[in-house]
Amino acid sequence: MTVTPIKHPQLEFDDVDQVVEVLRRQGYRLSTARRIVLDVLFAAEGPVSAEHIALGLGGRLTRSDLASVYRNLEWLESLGVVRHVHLGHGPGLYTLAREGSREYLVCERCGRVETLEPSQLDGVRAQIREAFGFEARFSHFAIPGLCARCNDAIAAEEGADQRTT
Amino acid sequence: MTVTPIKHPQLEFDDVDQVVEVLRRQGYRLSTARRIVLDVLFAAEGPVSAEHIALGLGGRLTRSDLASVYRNLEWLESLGVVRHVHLGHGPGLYTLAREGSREYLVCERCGRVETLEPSQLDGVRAQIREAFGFEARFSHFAIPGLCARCNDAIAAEEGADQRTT
DNA sequence: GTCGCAATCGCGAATCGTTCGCGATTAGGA
DNA sequence: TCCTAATCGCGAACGATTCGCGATTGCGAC
Repeated sequence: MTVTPIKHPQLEFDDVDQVVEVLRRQGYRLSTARRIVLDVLFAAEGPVSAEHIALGLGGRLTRSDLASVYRNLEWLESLGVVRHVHLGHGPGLYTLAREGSREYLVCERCGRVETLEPSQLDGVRAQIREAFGFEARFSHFAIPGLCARCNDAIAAEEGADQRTT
Repeated sequence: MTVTPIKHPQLEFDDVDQVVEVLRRQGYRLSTARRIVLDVLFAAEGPVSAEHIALGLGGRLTRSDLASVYRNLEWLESLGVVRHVHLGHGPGLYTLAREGSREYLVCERCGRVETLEPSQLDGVRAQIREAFGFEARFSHFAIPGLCARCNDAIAAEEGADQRTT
């Protein structure tokens, strides 16, 4: 995945078999390796890395070849079944596209990740659209920053600094 | 640079010699390799990659070793002289910190980059702060999305799609 | 000025995430 | 069951960055 996804077909599905059926109906083959990727994605609780998938969710499921996992993720993404996010440094993370275009706030200090429903940033997007004519898409890259807790912690530190300096 | 910079000392400077003097005064050595990095950064017009720096701005300046460039950038960043941004995929880009914490809107379709002055996103930050108690920092990762032009283009395409489908 | 030595360099190799090439395997229609 | 294109699985290549280490050098002390 080097190219940023701009637009994907939107699919509806609740479990692996529904996806499988949709793909079959569209004339795609379903190898065991592909099934494994789907199984893992359905079993995962949040966005997971390709390596995590290849390792079978840390050994809980069948493991498979990393290169194939990447290939299949790319393919599934082009079909609108999967999407991926970058939460910061480190590998990209993959989820089922049914999770909608969830968005993420990532604390750069403690690493905490807050998951937002698409609509929660509508106001922000609107503001950016009005100011710059730019349609922001926070679904592919997380919004980095400081969570409330870390913000307080830093403010406290700075207070301390000033008292001692 | 794997760790995200949270806070840096703020330095004031207008040219290479001022930086050099400040660093010297703080007891740091100034090797030729370091000078080169600074020279290139001052000569550059926008954020540049480490490789670009090592190549001497594409041959216009003295070239130097890539690993040393990275080391020096990291060091300069920790001193608050330099900062880096990620505009999307591809290598991180470095600028002098005097450019302030400029922020960037990057169009995922055409690649156009819009540079914003820090204050232009104050409203957006305020909105996020109020809604989630989260202090967003757009200075380290660009905001991806669609510029007005590409947005229109896509809308047009979709119109065409519907007419033909 | 020149000596000494830690700070820095510059090179190569290692790392991480991701992709490519290719011969071996396999899904699934004929 | 057979055929063939689609897919796999392995290893090697890739781009960005970092590490290790012996060779160099800035710069304060004499």
